[in-house]
Amino acid sequence: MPTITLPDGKNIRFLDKITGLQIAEKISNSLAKQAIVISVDGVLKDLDYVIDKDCSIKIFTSKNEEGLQTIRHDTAHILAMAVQELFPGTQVTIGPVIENGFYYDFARKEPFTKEDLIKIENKMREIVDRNEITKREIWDRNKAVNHFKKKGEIYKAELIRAIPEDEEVSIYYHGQWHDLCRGPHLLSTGKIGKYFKLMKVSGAYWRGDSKNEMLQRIYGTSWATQKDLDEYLKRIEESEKRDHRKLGKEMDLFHFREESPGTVFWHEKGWTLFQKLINYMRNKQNNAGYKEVNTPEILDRELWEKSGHWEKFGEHMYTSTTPDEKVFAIKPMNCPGHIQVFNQGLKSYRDLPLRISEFGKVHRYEPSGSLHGLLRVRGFTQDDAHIFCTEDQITSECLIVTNLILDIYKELGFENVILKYSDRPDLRVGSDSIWEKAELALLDAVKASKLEYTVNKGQGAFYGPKIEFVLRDAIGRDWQCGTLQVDLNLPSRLEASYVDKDGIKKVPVMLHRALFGSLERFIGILIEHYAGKFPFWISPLQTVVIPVTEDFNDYASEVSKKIRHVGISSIADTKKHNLNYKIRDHSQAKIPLLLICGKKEVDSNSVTIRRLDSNDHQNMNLDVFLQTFSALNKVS
RNA sequence: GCCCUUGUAGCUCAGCUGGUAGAGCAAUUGAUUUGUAAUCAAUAGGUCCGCGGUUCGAAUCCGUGCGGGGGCACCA
Repeated sequence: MPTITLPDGKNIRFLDKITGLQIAEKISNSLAKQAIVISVDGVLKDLDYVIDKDCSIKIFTSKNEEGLQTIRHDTAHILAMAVQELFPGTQVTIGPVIENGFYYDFARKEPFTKEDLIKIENKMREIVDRNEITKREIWDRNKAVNHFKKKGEIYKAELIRAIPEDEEVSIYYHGQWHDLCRGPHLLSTGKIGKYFKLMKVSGAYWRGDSKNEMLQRIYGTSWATQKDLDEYLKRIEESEKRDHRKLGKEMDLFHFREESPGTVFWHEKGWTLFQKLINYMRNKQNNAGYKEVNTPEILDRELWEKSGHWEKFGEHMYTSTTPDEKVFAIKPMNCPGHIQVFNQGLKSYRDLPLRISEFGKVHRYEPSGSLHGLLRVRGFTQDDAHIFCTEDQITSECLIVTNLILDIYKELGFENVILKYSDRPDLRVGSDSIWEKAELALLDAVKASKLEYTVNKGQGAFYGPKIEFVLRDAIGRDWQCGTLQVDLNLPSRLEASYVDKDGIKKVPVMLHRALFGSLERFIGILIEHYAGKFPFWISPLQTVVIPVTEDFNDYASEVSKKIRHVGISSIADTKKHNLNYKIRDHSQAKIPLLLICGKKEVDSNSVTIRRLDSNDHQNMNLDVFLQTFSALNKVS
């Protein structure tokens, strides 16, 4: 006689054992129809799970995250079922739910083609129509292993063997087809609806290990309604439109070429953007007490051996052998160079904290498959700085850095920032006691920032723990940009020291920090965030002056020149095209302001402003225009 | 690096089962002089990614290298 507690606190007493579905039926018909899965004392169960003792329950529908995830999980099963019906001999492995959908990994010699995906999707709809009944059974572990082995399902057998001894081995049936699975599942295949779509096939290593064989992964998406599915597909389309590689080409910002994969050829407009960001940052950093320096791009191998990079990072480093057989490395980081700057002259505790910054171009040999437009390159410019300080200054310096980062992100249009804190990795230099100290000081700063943060165990740099700054863009995607790392190892390896109050030489703590991280990458993110429509002050070409007819070419050129003189970029478009053509042309080039000049403007010494994506025309006296807009120009 | 996929004019793309290439836009020239998202016409433009093979004949088929794309792994 179980007493069931509902989410609202009400108790219902049943005379006999009962299932989730029966409870839903008792509550309302519509709930029974919509019910997908039930939690019993916080554990998700199938709707036909038999409840025979007191407990509290909650019934989920597709409107809940739990319900939607169950739908996706079921869709993954139906995918596996469809694949095995169409392609006998294909082995199934795992098929989890992921953000917006699911995937399933298969072992099969022949690759799945695009046409196969269509066939599979049709088969899946057929299986939904067949409405196969779901059944759950608990099997003996050895029986299960042998069963799947006999069927030729080597991977499944291995998965079962890996299940901890104290856990049950549950098998789910959908009709005749069955699979090892923790569940829960919907009561039949008809319940998932048909709001799914197979998205793509790709390779994926068995158990995520690159030493293992590669399986074929089919990605899919699955939703509660057709509307949700359509909206999701629309969202993907929208983000493709923002792709910085596409916009970079269209807007003539940069290009890549075969001779040097993973490095950027910046065009005039892209480079203007680049320089604007550097100037903006330089100004901010000067105000925050940084000293900008510049250090060599190529340094003797010995230095990198001493710093530990050669051993820990060597496979990602470019090297160069000179005619006299000396080996130099092209810097993958700026830190050793900055320590050498610090090492010039005797430093006192009074010099600390010493903040050395550099817009340093570094090269890292990234795996070919990881390259991705501006977002992952082999040659890039860091807005790098190293702060030499005492242990007592760590937390306060970290806070200054955090505030600087947040200020800059905000001005560039990113309001949402979270922190990721990472502690010691397996592969590292330095003693445990030193790590202990560094981790605690950095964590203090994280907590003091009052920002939301996550902890990533074992993800720190080889020389110290770190914080990463993650910002959220206009369409909700997260990007890791800034980083702040405590380093208690490198300074001593490269013999940095300062004279303390007591006259004794001590090793300073070094903080590594980058705000954008990589300028290249940050520009990629900016392009996607703004969909190429940059705010006026960042835009690489801010104004185009358009004469209504050729008669006004001279006036347009003159206006354009005056605009350039107040530090706003401008060209006059005196080409032989009509007004409409030019407006369309420059609107597509995403120029923030178009200035139209005709008889009216000449007579009144004015311009008519047309803003991007707006049909409003605003006439303004030229001098007023120059004054108003140069004031908006934070950097030129 | 691994799996799949892809590479044709400056750009976007067409070119079926092998018979040495085509469109739109851009460019150039000419006409048009236009008030807020494409005026009209003519002209020019190609090592069909590189190398090798099959074939009488390869943009097309096969092999290989390089690059791009989607993932996986990597991201100190």
